[in-house]
Amino acid sequence: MMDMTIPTPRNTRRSDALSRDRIVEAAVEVLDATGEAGLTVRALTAHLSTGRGAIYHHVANKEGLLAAAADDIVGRVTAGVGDDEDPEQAIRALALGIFDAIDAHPWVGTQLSREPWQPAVFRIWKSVGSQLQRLGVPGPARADAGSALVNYVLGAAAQYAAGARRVTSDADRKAYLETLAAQWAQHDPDPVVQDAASQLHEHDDREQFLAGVDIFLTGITARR
Amino acid sequence: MMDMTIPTPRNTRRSDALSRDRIVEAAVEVLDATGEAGLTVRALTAHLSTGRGAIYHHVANKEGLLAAAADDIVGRVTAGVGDDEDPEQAIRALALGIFDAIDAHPWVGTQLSREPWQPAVFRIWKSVGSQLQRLGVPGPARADAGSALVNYVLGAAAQYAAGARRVTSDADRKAYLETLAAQWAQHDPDPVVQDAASQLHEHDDREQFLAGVDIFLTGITARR
DNA sequence: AAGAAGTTTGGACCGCCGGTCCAACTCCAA
DNA sequence: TTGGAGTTGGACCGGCGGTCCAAACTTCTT
Repeated sequence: MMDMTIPTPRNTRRSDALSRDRIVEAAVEVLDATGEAGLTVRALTAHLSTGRGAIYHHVANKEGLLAAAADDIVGRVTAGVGDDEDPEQAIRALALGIFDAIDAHPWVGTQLSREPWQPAVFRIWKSVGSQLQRLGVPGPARADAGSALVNYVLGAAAQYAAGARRVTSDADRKAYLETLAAQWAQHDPDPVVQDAASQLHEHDDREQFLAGVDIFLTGITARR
Repeated sequence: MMDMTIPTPRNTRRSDALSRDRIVEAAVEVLDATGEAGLTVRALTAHLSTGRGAIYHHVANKEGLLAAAADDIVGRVTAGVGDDEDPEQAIRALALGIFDAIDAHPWVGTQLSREPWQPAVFRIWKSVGSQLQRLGVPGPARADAGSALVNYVLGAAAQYAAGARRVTSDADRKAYLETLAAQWAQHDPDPVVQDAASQLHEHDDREQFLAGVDIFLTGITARR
């Protein structure tokens, strides 16, 4: 059968040239505004007032776009961690930087745990590795220590990101934690659960995250 | 407009009754055979020789199905961890059990880091919490220690699962690690990266995972 | 100056997805 | 025997990621 469709005529050329960087920038905007599920290639074309072919001309696929967007955010964090302070403090600063970045952009947390060898994760590995070296952890042990720390940070990132996605405001958060505690307490009479439920309301994600980093640092220095 | 479609007549009643359990079981089979992307409601209907309505009659949605499937696998692991041994050993056994389960079912690793308060993750929290209690970690510190350990395990789980998804055989794995090391070494002259690349070929995921667990255990007991 | 060669753009199109809906069917109690 | 309650299959819907191609624009050649 013949193709009877008549393409609509083109208007004028767009004044602002499209580029990979501009597309990634727009993707970050869409992700921040509408969340991970909100980033569709269609939404992106609308945001950039263009067509789908134009985007796929600059970008391989959506996966690459997400990786580039996450790398953009993480790159800003790792760039801010210098070598001018105590390496233990530098590791705390790096971890907190990632935590805060994920608090501001929850989709990054999900993305980081999706693919181990994407550029953003590589950045984190590298930054952790060099701080551990400065800390004096020798070669073979450094791989184990780095893997432990990176995996902890990525795991916490994903969990907190999922939480942040679910609850927006602080008031919502408090109510949500209470509902959760009540559910646990009712569902399971085990004293460990009862105890955890009763402590849930005075729980601070950021503090707990940092406590985890300190446990790790204690473990590293104790074994050195 | 009127509906002109003529439904095909029904045959006989299915001999094996459908139930939520049977559907979850089938979902695990499909996931193991074709991976996470392979689990579509359509594939499931084919595997069960039924229609889509029948499935949605027993299951709320695909998310619930994945959570139930993961809970099925994790439940078998946590059930195998008793209280009859040294609590430190019990924690190592639990962590290794999860590692091996994810090695056998990579989709579980991805699923666990998707949603913090799904039943499977709750099981892990509970199991870790009770072992920490036996270890003598007091209440408030227990929350921090448990969170550190659980987040580490989940983070590592997601990362290793992504790796296991990409590479099937051991030979593939070796070749893949070499390619990766070469890419790193070429891409980044930083000595930390060069060093890591040169060590990559003699790297064992399972050993490294266990080393991480030990770092956290050292940190926890040192602070007690 | 003009046209050829190459690049960027927009949108129609494809196959597939998760989820809804409802008529047909089975089963069981009255 | 019959009629309601519970179950089943598949048509249908809107939306997704990705491909493809001709029109429009830019750059280079002569």
